[in-house]
Amino acid sequence: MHACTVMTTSLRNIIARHNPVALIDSSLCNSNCNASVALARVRQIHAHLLVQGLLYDSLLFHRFIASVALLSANDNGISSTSSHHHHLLLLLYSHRLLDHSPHPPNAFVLNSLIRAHSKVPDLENAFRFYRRLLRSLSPDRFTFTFLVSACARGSTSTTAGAAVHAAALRRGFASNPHVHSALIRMYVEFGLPNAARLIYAEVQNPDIVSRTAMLGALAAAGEIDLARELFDCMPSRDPIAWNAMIAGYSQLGRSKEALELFSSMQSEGLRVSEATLVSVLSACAHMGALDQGKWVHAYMKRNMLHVTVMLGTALVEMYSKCGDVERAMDVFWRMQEKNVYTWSSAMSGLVINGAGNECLGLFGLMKDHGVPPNGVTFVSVLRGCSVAGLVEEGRRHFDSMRDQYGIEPWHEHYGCMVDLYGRAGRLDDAVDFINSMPIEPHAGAWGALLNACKIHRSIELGEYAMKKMVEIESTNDGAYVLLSNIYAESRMWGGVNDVRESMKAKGVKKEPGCSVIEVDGEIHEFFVGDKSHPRYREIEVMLQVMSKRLRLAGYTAKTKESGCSNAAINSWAPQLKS
DNA sequence: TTAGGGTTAG
Repeated sequence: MHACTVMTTSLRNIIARHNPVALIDSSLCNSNCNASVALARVRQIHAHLLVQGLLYDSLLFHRFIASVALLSANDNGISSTSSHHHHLLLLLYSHRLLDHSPHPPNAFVLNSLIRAHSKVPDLENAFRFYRRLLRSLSPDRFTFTFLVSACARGSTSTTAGAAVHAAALRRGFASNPHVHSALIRMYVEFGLPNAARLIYAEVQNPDIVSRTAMLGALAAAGEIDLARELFDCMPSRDPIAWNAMIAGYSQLGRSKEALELFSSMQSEGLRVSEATLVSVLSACAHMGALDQGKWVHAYMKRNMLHVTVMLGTALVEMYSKCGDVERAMDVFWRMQEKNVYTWSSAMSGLVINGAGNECLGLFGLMKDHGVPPNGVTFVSVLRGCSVAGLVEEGRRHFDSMRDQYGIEPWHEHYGCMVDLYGRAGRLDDAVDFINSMPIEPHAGAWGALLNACKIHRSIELGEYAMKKMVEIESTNDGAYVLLSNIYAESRMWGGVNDVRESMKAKGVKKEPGCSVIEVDGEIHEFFVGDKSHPRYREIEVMLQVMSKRLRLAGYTAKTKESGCSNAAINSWAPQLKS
């Protein structure tokens, strides 16, 4: 090890004597090392530059500062707490270099520092360097690109972003293509897609990047059909534009169109990137398209694509949502690197497939691996306890959220606790829990109680929960259906009628249920009462056969909301083919 | 010497 170090060091010295810039580049910028190794190299190079007297060269010094700052913006393995710590140390190092620099900073250095802080994001420091720049220099197109992206990533209020936008306008940089697209992105991030539209309209002939950013804005606003028009009119489309469109469909639940677009993308022979596959897998997960999902997985293997954390997580998600929890866990265990998303997806996959104890077991392992859980993880933990009927353990986990992990429980967690008590038949505890909540109970908490009342046939409490729920969310069709079912199960037909009347009076409509399956890559949708499928007659006959077989096997249908899962329907799908 | 758009979990 020693000999090796000595050799590389002397080699570097030789290079450095001739070209110190090459040393900085090759050791820092072009290397793929983690933050802690990078920090050690920074110290080495700093010492070297100092000893050689090279820091008197202002260009070189500035380049060194910029490299150190930008090194911290590389997100190589930033997943762990310790690497995050080293990234911060790199940033601090760049601050100190600037503070002790004998040369007045130029725009390049300050821009680089703003950029580095835009990635953390650390708005306070980004603006500190911006103000420093304003003192003696003029901000340029780079400054605004970085500052806008800092605001997009790190702003909780829109004020700072709007101020930067105003400054960019005043200085004539708002129509620079880079600043322009960053501004669109920023307003989308602020939840102001209409502001993004105004900015988009201000430029005569936007380039592909601004068009793609606008595509994202329209999808964010739910205007997916307008987005499609924009997409179709684009003079050229690169893989990122395709991804934006596919992701838009996927996020809005228009999975069928997402998959259709994916196949058009393929027929145009375009390169398929990780982002595309993640969106496609997410669309498959959403609609339970196991065959398509398997095809994507096979595609990845065929093309020897590396299963990154994101792709692996998307695969786990897809398999478990399609009901194939064995394959989901197989992918999970094979993954080299797992983050909190991966663990949470696997846990939720187990719990939605009824494996509460396994979900809790995985939670234990996750903690053993030193991955800190977050709020989403705890939703699965609490649901796991609910499924497994572990009331006290659930309570302990709930309390540990705040006490051990500093996570303030969300409405969802309170809802899970009500569900936990309610399912276990402890309706009084559920009510006490709601009454002792430090935040105003949301409709979901009362909904969980209502559901528990349905399971345990508690009519009076159910009526009360319903009343509370309607007070908060008067148009929640699910609540009416649940209460109606409570009455129906107790053969209180008058109550059923009352519910129907009050739904009519309040204008509440039951959304038609929809089921989607995929056979041989073709997507079939069925709405309640919908007879438009070309093979409707055959399907109806098959359903009768299936119900008969199920009854013979001892299955009795419960109530309407306990429908067949997509996975169960998919297992019958082959019979539809013939 | 520094840039912008798409991508995961309840």
